Amino acid sequence: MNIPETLNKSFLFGSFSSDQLRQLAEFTTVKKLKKDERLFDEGEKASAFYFVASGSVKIYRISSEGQEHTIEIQRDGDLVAEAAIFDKETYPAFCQAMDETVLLRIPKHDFIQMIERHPRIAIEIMHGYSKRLRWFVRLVEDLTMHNIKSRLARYILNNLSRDSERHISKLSISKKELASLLGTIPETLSRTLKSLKKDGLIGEEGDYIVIQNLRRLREVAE
Amino acid sequence: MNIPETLNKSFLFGSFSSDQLRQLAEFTTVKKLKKDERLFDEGEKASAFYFVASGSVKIYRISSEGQEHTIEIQRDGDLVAEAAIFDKETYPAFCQAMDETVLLRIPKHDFIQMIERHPRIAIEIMHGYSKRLRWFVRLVEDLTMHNIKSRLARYILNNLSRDSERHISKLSISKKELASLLGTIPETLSRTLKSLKKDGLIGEEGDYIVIQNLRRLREVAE
DNA sequence: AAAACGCCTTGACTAAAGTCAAGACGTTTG
DNA sequence: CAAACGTCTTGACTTTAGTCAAGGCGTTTT
Repeated sequence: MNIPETLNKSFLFGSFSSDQLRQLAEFTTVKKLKKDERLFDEGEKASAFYFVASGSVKIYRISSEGQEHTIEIQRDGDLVAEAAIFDKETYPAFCQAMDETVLLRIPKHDFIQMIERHPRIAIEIMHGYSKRLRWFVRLVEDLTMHNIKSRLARYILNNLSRDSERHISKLSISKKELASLLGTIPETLSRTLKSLKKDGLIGEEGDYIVIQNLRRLREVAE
Repeated sequence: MNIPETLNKSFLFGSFSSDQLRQLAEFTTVKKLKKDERLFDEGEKASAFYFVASGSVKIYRISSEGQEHTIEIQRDGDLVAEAAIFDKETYPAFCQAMDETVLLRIPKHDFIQMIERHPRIAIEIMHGYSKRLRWFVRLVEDLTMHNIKSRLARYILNNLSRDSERHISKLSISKKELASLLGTIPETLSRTLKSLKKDGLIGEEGDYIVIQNLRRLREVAE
């Protein structure tokens, strides 16, 4: 793998000069994970953050009853644990590969030194942080203000792509995972999907959700 | 008000030299709000962020049914909308004073220029962002993994202070606000408090929650 | 002081989501 | 290939939280 070139694909390093990329690549290492292998555990000392080059990882916590709750899923092009860079503390959640996944590991110490030399980088990072914070504000709103049907509708709408003449939404994760991501359980998700199908808003074709009534689906999503 | 001195009290500018503070103060202005006056609206162009010098503000959104949902409450020493600094976008929520409130307004454009000259500031800010992100991760966990009794117990425990020999928790906000902050409604909060009192975990004395059984309260909080 | 108001509480009821149990279906494993 | 397993679905039931309505109480307004 060409590390500078791969790094260049992230929003964070997209504007870097080739010189800066070379600098960055000097302390960046490649980390490969098999499916279900863990990248880090909650409570572990955070010494680095990661860039997902290929594959996907899930960030999750475990409740006192032992139940796993997915907080987010990061795919290729995303950063993982960049919030941990500037804290002396520990990772706040678990991170596990969902497929064969390749990551670039960027040690936080080296990265901080680099920022001090190149302040512009900091602005980019903070831009990324802002976006992430906004996303969380939306998520909290979603969890407190909307029911599961509406959350599911939003999820589908956010995943929308076009297939010839139809709007479709690929379920790239298992329904069990999706349930956890929506803050519910598989049974409830199953019933909610059924209800949307019954009302003619969507259809299911294998791994795809086919939108049958976009306007009404948008109404449900609010 | 002495602007440099006030700014110096924030975690963000606490480590600034008097020269840096003077620079910062040059483009910082004072903004006073009466109770219930709004600082900014959702969707408004974000041109500045704020430091709460005294008083408190709430950050909230409004659902499609017109219901207000508090996301967080910021008090003196806290920053408001610092996530909006690095986005070209707009404020993601409403902000309204809960008391007579004095804020320092820091225009984002000037501030970004300052960062470019003093990269160390950026590290401090990112540290603040990390903390905020962590807080959101906790919040999302709270909303998806715990019921209201447990959320309330956590809130009380996070607010704990000592009064001679007793653990107490001051309710510095109205119960209506607290309900919104916990993601519920006043009726449910009222019943949940009643249930904790009935079980002998807490007592209420005016504006204070008196902890009567800390161990069991911690169990409820999980 | 009476009326109006907002906040909080309570009760009866409803709606939403979770639990438990069972079974269908497809994939992996011995 | 059959057993074992995991995922998904469905049904019956329970729990949790929200809705609606009413009333208490203290504060502000007239």
